[in-house]
Amino acid sequence: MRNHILLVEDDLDLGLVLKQYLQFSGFEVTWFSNPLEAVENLATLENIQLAIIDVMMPEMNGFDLSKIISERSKIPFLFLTAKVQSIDRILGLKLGADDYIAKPCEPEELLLRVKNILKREQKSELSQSVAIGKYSFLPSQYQIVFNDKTYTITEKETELLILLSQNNHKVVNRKEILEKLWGENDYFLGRSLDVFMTRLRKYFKEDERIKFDSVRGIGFKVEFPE
Amino acid sequence: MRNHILLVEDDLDLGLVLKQYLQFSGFEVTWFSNPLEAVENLATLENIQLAIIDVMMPEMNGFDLSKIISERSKIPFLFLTAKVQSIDRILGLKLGADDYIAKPCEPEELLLRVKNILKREQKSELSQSVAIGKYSFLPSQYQIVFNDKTYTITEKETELLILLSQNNHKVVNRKEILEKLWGENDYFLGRSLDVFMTRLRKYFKEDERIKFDSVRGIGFKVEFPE
DNA sequence: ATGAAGTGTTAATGGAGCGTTAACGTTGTG
DNA sequence: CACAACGTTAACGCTCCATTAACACTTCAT
Repeated sequence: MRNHILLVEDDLDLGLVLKQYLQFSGFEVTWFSNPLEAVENLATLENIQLAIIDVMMPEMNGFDLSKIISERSKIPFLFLTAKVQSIDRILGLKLGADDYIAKPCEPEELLLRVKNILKREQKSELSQSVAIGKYSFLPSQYQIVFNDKTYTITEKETELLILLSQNNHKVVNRKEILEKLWGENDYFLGRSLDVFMTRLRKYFKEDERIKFDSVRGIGFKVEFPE
Repeated sequence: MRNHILLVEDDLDLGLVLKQYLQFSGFEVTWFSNPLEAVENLATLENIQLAIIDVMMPEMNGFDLSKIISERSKIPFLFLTAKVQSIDRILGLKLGADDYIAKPCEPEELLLRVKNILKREQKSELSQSVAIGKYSFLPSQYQIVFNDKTYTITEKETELLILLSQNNHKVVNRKEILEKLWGENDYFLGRSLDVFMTRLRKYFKEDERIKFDSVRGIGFKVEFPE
């Protein structure tokens, strides 16, 4: 999936160079030379992951544009500016820039900074979420998410799912599970484990590729697609 | 309190200029021209909040130094580099740079980028925590923290504390609280509100400046010190 | 000064949610 | 075929939470 970048730059030459360079580098780019047009078209733009905005534009300055965008969508901004004083002003603003670059700017440097920002954003989003097939598992939130459905799961369900997903494609011994999660191994706790396996199977029933297999007499093996 | 910056730069002229400029700008700066010395002295450095590191140094390159620092302390890095290829390499590294700047660099630009990084760091730390006198309140974690004591509080306690802290120094009407948090106003819910006020008073009893005052016949007014 | 209304505090109560256990069914192996 | 192992569903008992009860204290009006 290609990252989608919004570019708002009134210098047509620079705008074209940057757009083409970013596209060549693998990004999807929507470019407006007029910030008012950008505002008008905000509703139709999907999945913008970064906005590159020129600070000095006649119709509207880049700061005001970034505020309008911020009201709709929480995305990072990279400002293009010819004046160091503008950068100082950016820092004073509550919305804060994710980065800035002085004009005239080299496309190579812009690309590197774009990648840096996106990398930071991705790290922030994913750090608490584990993909299990078509689902997301958020251990610290005790949640499993499938499309727009969020299942809140219990502490024991969470612990068991963590242990199983850490041993994807591997058989985990029943005795081992019981001693790790329950502290001991007895008949009734084993039955309790079976109940929890049934529960987890139910949450994940909508993706057939996700399997919670029993290895009879031994334990369980999950098969979560990568 | 001044932010403390670690500077590792083998060019003595540049190192001196940057150190003095940053100190003049209000930072505390510890400068090493030799990365090996920096490593030796890591244990004695306290409260480093940002490391500015030159990539190309003869005794040890800046990437290796940043790895060593990372093992001890989770702080942001700003790399000084003369080669664009070095930056590409930074992006490929798992540790990731918080920023970088090309040499020869202007002290003004360095300062601005330093401020940007520190601002981002501060925002990240504080965004989920509200100071109430000597306490921290973490609404999303249902927690109140005082020194090393963490109180887990209930959902209702959390909602009430959010509402009161949003109206610090202002009287909030009982009827209004009840309708916002309970959806209706009746005698018994009012008694329930009184119970919750007692509970909150108990959590915050160790800071005398924090007050939960009654305005008889009207409602409550909290006085949380700034 | 007194009585009533309003609020503070502590503890009992009832309901919800959780993990455990029971009960019945299905599967696999000897 | 018989039995052990596991799957599934629901009942049970415990804990925790918000609500409610009970008593005490404070404030205000007469």
